[in-house]
Amino acid sequence: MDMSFLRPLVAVDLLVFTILDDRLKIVLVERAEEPFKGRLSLPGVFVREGETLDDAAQRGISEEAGLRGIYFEQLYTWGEADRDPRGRIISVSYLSLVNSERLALTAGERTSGAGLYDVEEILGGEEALAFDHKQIIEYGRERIKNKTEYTRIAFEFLPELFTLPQLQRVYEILLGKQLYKANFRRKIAPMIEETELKTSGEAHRPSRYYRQKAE
Amino acid sequence: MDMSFLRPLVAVDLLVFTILDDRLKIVLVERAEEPFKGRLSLPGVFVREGETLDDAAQRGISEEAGLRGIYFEQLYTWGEADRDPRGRIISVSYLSLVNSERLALTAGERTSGAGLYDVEEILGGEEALAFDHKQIIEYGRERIKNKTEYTRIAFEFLPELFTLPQLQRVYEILLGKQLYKANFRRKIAPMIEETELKTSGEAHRPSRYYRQKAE
DNA sequence: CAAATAGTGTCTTTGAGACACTATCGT
DNA sequence: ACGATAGTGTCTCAAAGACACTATTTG
Repeated sequence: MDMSFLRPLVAVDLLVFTILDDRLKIVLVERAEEPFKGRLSLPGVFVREGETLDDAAQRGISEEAGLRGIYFEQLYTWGEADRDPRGRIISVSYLSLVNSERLALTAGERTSGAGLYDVEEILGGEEALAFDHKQIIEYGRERIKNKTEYTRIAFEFLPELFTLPQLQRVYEILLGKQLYKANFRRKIAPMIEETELKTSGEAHRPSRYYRQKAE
Repeated sequence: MDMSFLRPLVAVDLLVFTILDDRLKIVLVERAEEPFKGRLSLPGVFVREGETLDDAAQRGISEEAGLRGIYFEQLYTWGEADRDPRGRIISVSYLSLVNSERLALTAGERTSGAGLYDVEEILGGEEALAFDHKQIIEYGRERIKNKTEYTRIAFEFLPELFTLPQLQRVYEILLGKQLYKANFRRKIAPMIEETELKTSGEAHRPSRYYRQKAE
């Protein structure tokens, strides 16, 4: 086969988003090696022989966050020739959304100094990220905003049982705007299912727990 | 670098859609070589050294359809291990939408027996396509339907000047359902701009030509 | 009962859907 | 005048937006 054809390494870069302290956060790692040593970057793995892209993404999420059974979807494939100084590397990015409670559980055994970073600060800030990762995060942030409007991805950020004030906060963070309580509840009513449980112990009216209803 | 990492060939597969005779069509080629010799497949090219994915897609569209300056966007990246019997090949698919008048111009100088095929027939029919290309076409068809609802991609299928009955037919084909004339016109009103031109010579009331208005 | 948050009722505005009507061409 | 397609007016109904109100807990 003609040797002028590209035979690149294929990386899977992971955008693991979560919500913590009422802010959208993303998992980033500090690069331990050149290129871009010391800079923040998306966690990623190289695709192995015999491994599908989805497999590699799954493996990456397990390695970095110690998690299984999490929402993820392919985002976009980045193939600029100069995006990695080591040579041609194609990056297939994956979007993953997790409940921060589950993520926190495994934060102790984190390998490469993975940490949660505030997405708006990263995007608005001056600090340069490794490779084209800032652009990729921007793209992922946009996708989340869009999909929040016409899918149920917001639920991925919450545990199985949640209150409506919690759910509304998630929507507000993802959409970047305030919502009216009554309108919000009308809109999500078909997606949720009441439970008998309520919060307690707080100095105000308790709120009911719900779970997601089958579509 | 560890040799267990994948170094695949990277193909760019093109979904060139157009509308002809009030039907959604796609450009397919008959494979001249094994594997899948004789079967229909998406036109595609291998990505070359020093070429970006978008470059390769652009080159593929030029080669197959002889066209420049056409709408295209990356669709999805397919990386199943067994999708190509020759070995690991990653396929980055691109969606492209063209006005059939422009496509017809270059159909004479077509190289590899490229032809237009009815999308619904291909998807509904029994005939097997090469590789996983039927699945890819299905995915592209879905994307078009979705984007028709919240973007202006429908305009890509028409020349610069068009009548509203033409535009409505395009929408109906893409969405797969009939639309009410008055409602349709209200909805697209902000996207279009009147011209002074009208159709003529037909045995009924002439219709006005419009052009797309800047967003 | 006061502070705080949860939860509901309802008026208004906007847009989608359905349908009937009028307008203008060629023959 | 008629057939054919272009184009408009308007009623209805559902959803989005805005806002005011009631409810239930702890201290």
